[in-house]
Amino acid sequence: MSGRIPDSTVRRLSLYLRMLRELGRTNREFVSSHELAGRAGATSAQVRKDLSLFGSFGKRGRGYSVGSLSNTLEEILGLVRTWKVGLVGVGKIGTALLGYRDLDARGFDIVAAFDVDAAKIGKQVFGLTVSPLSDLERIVKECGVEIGIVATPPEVAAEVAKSLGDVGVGAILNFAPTELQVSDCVAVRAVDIVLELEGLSYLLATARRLDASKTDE
Amino acid sequence: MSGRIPDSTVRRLSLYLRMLRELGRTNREFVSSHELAGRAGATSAQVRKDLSLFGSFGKRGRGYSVGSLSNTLEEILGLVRTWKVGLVGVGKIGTALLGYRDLDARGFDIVAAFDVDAAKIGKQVFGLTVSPLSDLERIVKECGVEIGIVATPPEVAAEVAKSLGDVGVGAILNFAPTELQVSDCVAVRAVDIVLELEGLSYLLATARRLDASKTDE
DNA sequence: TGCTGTGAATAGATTCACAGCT
DNA sequence: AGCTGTGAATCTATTCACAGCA
Repeated sequence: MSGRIPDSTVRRLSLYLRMLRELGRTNREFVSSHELAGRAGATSAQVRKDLSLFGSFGKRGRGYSVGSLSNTLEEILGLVRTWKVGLVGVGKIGTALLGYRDLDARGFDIVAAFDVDAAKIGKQVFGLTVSPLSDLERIVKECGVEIGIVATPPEVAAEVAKSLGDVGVGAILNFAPTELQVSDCVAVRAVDIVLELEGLSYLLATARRLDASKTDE
Repeated sequence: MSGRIPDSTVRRLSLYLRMLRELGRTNREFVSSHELAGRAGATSAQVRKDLSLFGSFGKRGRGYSVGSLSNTLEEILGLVRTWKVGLVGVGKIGTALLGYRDLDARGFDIVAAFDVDAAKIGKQVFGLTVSPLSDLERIVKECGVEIGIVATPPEVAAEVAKSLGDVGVGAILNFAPTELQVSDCVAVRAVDIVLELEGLSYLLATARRLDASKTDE
């Protein structure tokens, strides 16, 4: 079990966990793959297959125990501990992230923030002091930063990502609209707002093109 | 041509376009599929196949014209016009988005912002006046909002998304960590920061489990 | 009877490999 | 010679369908 898990499965596991936590709050004891599938936008077969990649957690005839499946998924996803996060770029998005309490609540603790702007360095933002980028290595090592967030302008994002990798950060969440080229022992995920909007634009434009061609007939 | 395009292709088209624009700034005239692939994290065959779903835009022996392929991709992605965007939820992320000038530059113009918080209503945020959510329908129709951004707390996100759909908004970008259930004539994309971090957490945890089991042997 | 777990079947996306244009 | 465009082959993911347990 657990030999190369597709990305899409991992994403769905997060969604299942989210639902399980909600159900847990209502003191529900068991849940079926069918019900889990419903809100996660998956099929029941998909739920069962996803879970079966890691083991057999359900009881035939009953479904999955909400509590124990939550624990299992937290274990699988590595959410049984708190991850230390370092943020580079205290601009608009960076600031918003520093204030985003949900991250903390979900086990992602931003322990350091960096910027190159002298006007920002030394300032407190949501209780955290902004450090100069030149202190990156020292602070990352001192604080044990494990995940880096790149929220810089795109021009410097690649360089910053490289520094993070060099300094031992194993995973990067990239908010800059640029592809990062990092050593492949560093995991990267991107949050690309413009890309998502362009995806929506494509769908809207396509829908319109279809409409137009229909009225033409 | 153009019968059901995979999502992954559309995402890559955005990346190709980004690269083409960069190349355009350096006055490059032609680019090969191989080179385009490089920075977009794709393969050359993938570039050619993606493009061939829409037509034949290259010149054999030469590659693709940077200028005309840019135009073609902008046309395909619906980026030859400006889209009117309405933002619901002027919290930390919402505020960051209002200040994010890149959206404007990329053809996504936020023309209205909504919140339920009386303290925010009527205030100017980055030059835009926050309207009460109760005015959603009127303003969406008056301004011709085509894309909605949901940046509310998760508890109300589903409800807000439904309102947006009912009021005629055809596409939604969701920042709330909840699955939205909307009529399927409304396109939805999600930006889910916690989900992305959990994906990274999974990879880090897995890498560690592997390390640990190796040292055990 | 109800629901899981899973091989087998299908659908979907990526990669290969090469003919054909410039 | 160089690079595109594309059918065919491969690889990956999803769905089906059912045996087996509670």
